[in-house]
Amino acid sequence: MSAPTQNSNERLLTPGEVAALFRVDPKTVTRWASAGRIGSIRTPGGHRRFRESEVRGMLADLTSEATIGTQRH
Amino acid sequence: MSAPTQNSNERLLTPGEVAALFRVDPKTVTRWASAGRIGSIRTPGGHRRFRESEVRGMLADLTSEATIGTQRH
DNA sequence: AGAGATTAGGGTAATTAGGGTT
DNA sequence: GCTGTCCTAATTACCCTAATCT
Repeated sequence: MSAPTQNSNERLLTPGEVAALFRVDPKTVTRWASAGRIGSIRTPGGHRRFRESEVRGMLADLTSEATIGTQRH
Repeated sequence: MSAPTQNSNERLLTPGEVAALFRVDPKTVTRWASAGRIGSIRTPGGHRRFRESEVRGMLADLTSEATIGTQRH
Protein backbone atom coordinates (compact mmCIF):
# COMPACT_ATOMS: atom_id res chain seq x y z
CA MET A 1 0.00 0.00 0.00
CA SER A 2 0.95 3.53 -0.22
CA ALA A 3 2.97 4.36 2.81
CA PRO A 4 3.06 7.98 3.93
CA THR A 5 6.67 8.17 2.88
CA GLN A 6 6.81 11.67 1.56
CA ASN A 7 10.12 12.70 2.94
CA SER A 8 10.95 15.50 0.65
CA ASN A 9 8.48 16.35 -1.94
CA GLU A 10 11.23 16.88 -4.44
CA ARG A 11 11.02 15.08 -7.68
CA LEU A 12 14.24 14.15 -9.37
CA LEU A 13 14.98 14.52 -13.04
CA THR A 14 17.32 12.53 -15.21
CA PRO A 15 20.05 14.24 -17.26
CA GLY A 16 18.03 13.63 -20.38
CA GLU A 17 14.97 15.31 -18.94
CA VAL A 18 16.93 18.36 -17.82
CA ALA A 19 18.57 18.51 -21.22
CA ALA A 20 15.17 18.52 -22.88
CA LEU A 21 14.02 21.41 -20.70
CA PHE A 22 17.00 23.53 -21.66
CA ARG A 23 17.20 22.27 -25.22
CA VAL A 24 20.79 21.22 -24.79
CA ASP A 25 22.71 17.99 -25.03
CA PRO A 26 22.66 15.76 -21.93
CA LYS A 27 26.43 16.04 -21.96
CA THR A 28 26.09 19.73 -21.35
CA VAL A 29 23.97 19.13 -18.28
CA THR A 30 26.70 16.83 -17.01
CA ARG A 31 29.21 19.63 -17.50
CA TRP A 32 27.02 22.00 -15.47
CA ALA A 33 27.00 19.51 -12.66
CA SER A 34 30.76 19.00 -12.83
CA ALA A 35 31.29 22.75 -12.76
CA GLY A 36 29.07 23.15 -9.72
CA ARG A 37 26.55 25.26 -11.56
CA ILE A 38 23.77 22.88 -10.62
CA GLY A 39 23.30 20.55 -7.68
CA SER A 40 23.23 16.84 -8.38
CA ILE A 41 22.45 13.57 -6.65
CA ARG A 42 24.44 10.55 -7.67
CA THR A 43 23.08 7.05 -7.78
CA PRO A 44 25.39 4.42 -6.28
CA GLY A 45 26.18 3.51 -9.88
CA GLY A 46 27.42 7.00 -10.69
CA HIS A 47 24.51 8.35 -12.68
CA ARG A 48 23.21 11.80 -11.83
CA ARG A 49 19.76 12.99 -10.83
CA PHE A 50 18.69 16.62 -10.52
CA ARG A 51 16.14 18.36 -8.35
CA GLU A 52 13.23 19.51 -10.41
CA SER A 53 12.64 22.52 -8.17
CA GLU A 54 16.22 23.67 -8.69
CA VAL A 55 16.01 23.17 -12.42
CA ARG A 56 12.72 25.03 -12.66
CA GLY A 57 14.18 27.80 -10.56
CA MET A 58 17.13 28.14 -12.88
CA LEU A 59 14.87 28.21 -15.89
CA ALA A 60 12.74 30.95 -14.37
CA ASP A 61 15.73 32.92 -13.20
CA LEU A 62 17.46 32.76 -16.53
CA THR A 63 14.33 33.74 -18.37
CA SER A 64 14.04 37.31 -19.46
CA GLU A 65 11.00 38.82 -21.02
CA ALA A 66 10.44 42.00 -22.86
CA THR A 67 10.06 44.92 -20.50
CA ILE A 68 7.70 46.77 -22.72
CA GLY A 69 5.08 44.25 -23.53
CA THR A 70 2.68 44.29 -26.37
CA GLN A 71 0.50 47.32 -25.86
CA ARG A 72 -1.59 47.53 -28.95
CA HIS A 73 -3.46 44.89 -30.69
CA MET B 1 17.51 4.53 28.92
CA SER B 2 13.83 4.21 29.31
CA ALA B 3 13.39 3.19 25.75
CA PRO B 4 12.40 -0.44 25.37
CA THR B 5 14.88 -2.64 23.61
CA GLN B 6 13.15 -3.03 20.27
CA ASN B 7 16.19 -4.19 18.37
CA SER B 8 16.28 -0.78 16.78
CA ASN B 9 13.82 1.87 15.91
CA GLU B 10 14.88 1.22 12.37
CA ARG B 11 12.32 1.62 9.69
CA LEU B 12 12.64 -0.68 6.74
CA LEU B 13 12.01 0.48 3.21
CA THR B 14 10.78 -1.55 0.28
CA PRO B 15 12.65 -1.64 -3.03
CA GLY B 16 9.97 0.59 -4.51
CA GLU B 17 10.41 3.22 -1.84
CA VAL B 18 14.17 3.26 -2.22
CA ALA B 19 13.77 3.45 -5.98
CA ALA B 20 11.52 6.48 -5.62
CA LEU B 21 14.08 8.27 -3.47
CA PHE B 22 16.81 7.82 -6.09
CA ARG B 23 14.52 8.12 -9.08
CA VAL B 24 15.52 4.73 -10.41
CA ASP B 25 13.75 1.50 -11.25
CA PRO B 26 13.07 -0.89 -8.33
CA LYS B 27 15.05 -3.45 -10.29
CA THR B 28 18.07 -1.21 -10.05
CA VAL B 29 17.83 -1.17 -6.26
CA THR B 30 17.81 -4.95 -6.35
CA ARG B 31 21.00 -4.84 -8.40
CA TRP B 32 22.62 -2.55 -5.84
CA ALA B 33 21.81 -5.08 -3.15
CA SER B 34 23.17 -7.97 -5.21
CA ALA B 35 26.35 -6.03 -5.87
CA GLY B 36 26.78 -5.28 -2.18
CA ARG B 37 26.49 -1.53 -2.70
CA ILE B 38 23.64 -1.38 -0.20
CA GLY B 39 22.81 -3.57 2.77
CA SER B 40 19.63 -5.58 2.53
CA ILE B 41 17.42 -7.72 4.72
CA ARG B 42 15.54 -10.60 3.17
CA THR B 43 12.09 -11.61 4.18
CA PRO B 44 11.49 -15.34 4.63
CA GLY B 45 9.95 -15.25 1.17
CA GLY B 46 13.02 -13.74 -0.45
CA HIS B 47 11.93 -10.13 -0.82
CA ARG B 48 14.39 -7.41 0.15
CA ARG B 49 14.02 -4.63 2.70
CA PHE B 50 16.44 -1.78 3.28
CA ARG B 51 17.39 0.24 6.33
CA GLU B 52 16.04 3.73 6.10
CA SER B 53 18.99 5.25 7.94
CA GLU B 54 21.44 3.64 5.55
CA VAL B 55 19.48 4.75 2.52
CA ARG B 56 19.17 8.31 3.74
CA GLY B 57 22.83 8.33 4.65
CA MET B 58 23.76 7.29 1.14
CA LEU B 59 21.39 9.82 -0.35
CA ALA B 60 22.89 12.61 1.72
CA ASP B 61 26.43 11.51 0.99
CA LEU B 62 25.84 11.40 -2.75
CA THR B 63 24.19 14.79 -2.85
CA SER B 64 26.11 17.80 -4.09
CA GLU B 65 24.84 21.32 -3.85
CA ALA B 66 25.61 23.92 -6.45
CA THR B 67 28.77 25.71 -5.41
CA ILE B 68 28.15 28.82 -7.40
CA GLY B 69 24.75 30.37 -7.28
CA THR B 70 22.92 31.46 -10.33
CA GLN B 71 25.72 33.44 -11.75
CA ARG B 72 25.26 36.05 -14.34
CA HIS B 73 28.03 37.03 -16.68
C1' DA C 1 -9.47 -17.87 0.90
C1' DG C 2 -9.30 -14.60 -2.73
C1' DA C 3 -7.72 -10.26 -4.90
C1' DG C 4 -4.54 -6.65 -6.10
C1' DA C 5 -0.02 -4.81 -5.85
C1' DT C 6 4.87 -5.50 -5.43
C1' DT C 7 9.02 -8.12 -6.12
C1' DA C 8 12.37 -11.70 -7.90
C1' DG C 9 14.50 -13.74 -11.76
C1' DG C 10 16.34 -13.36 -16.56
C1' DG C 11 17.21 -11.10 -20.93
C1' DT C 12 17.54 -7.19 -24.10
C1' DA C 13 17.31 -2.13 -25.41
C1' DA C 14 18.21 2.67 -24.05
C1' DT C 15 20.94 6.24 -21.13
C1' DT C 16 24.71 7.84 -19.01
C1' DA C 17 29.71 8.56 -17.71
C1' DG C 18 34.11 9.81 -19.11
C1' DG C 19 37.76 11.35 -22.17
C1' DG C 20 39.14 13.52 -26.20
C1' DT C 21 38.15 16.43 -30.14
C1' DT C 22 35.62 20.25 -33.31
C1' DG D 1 34.89 29.67 -22.41
C1' DC D 2 30.91 27.03 -23.89
C1' DT D 3 28.64 23.49 -26.53
C1' DG D 4 27.93 19.39 -29.83
C1' DT D 5 29.67 15.06 -31.48
C1' DC D 6 32.44 10.39 -31.61
C1' DC D 7 34.04 6.61 -28.95
C1' DT D 8 33.98 2.64 -25.27
C1' DA D 9 32.47 0.87 -20.91
C1' DA D 10 29.27 0.83 -17.34
C1' DT D 11 24.74 1.56 -15.44
C1' DT D 12 20.01 1.72 -15.83
C1' DA D 13 15.22 0.87 -17.99
C1' DC D 14 11.72 -2.09 -19.86
C1' DC D 15 10.03 -6.70 -21.37
C1' DC D 16 8.20 -11.15 -19.48
C1' DT D 17 6.33 -14.97 -15.86
C1' DA D 18 6.10 -16.78 -11.25
C1' DA D 19 6.26 -16.11 -6.41
C1' DT D 20 5.53 -13.25 -2.30
C1' DC D 21 3.33 -9.50 0.45
C1' DT D 22 -0.61 -6.87 2.27
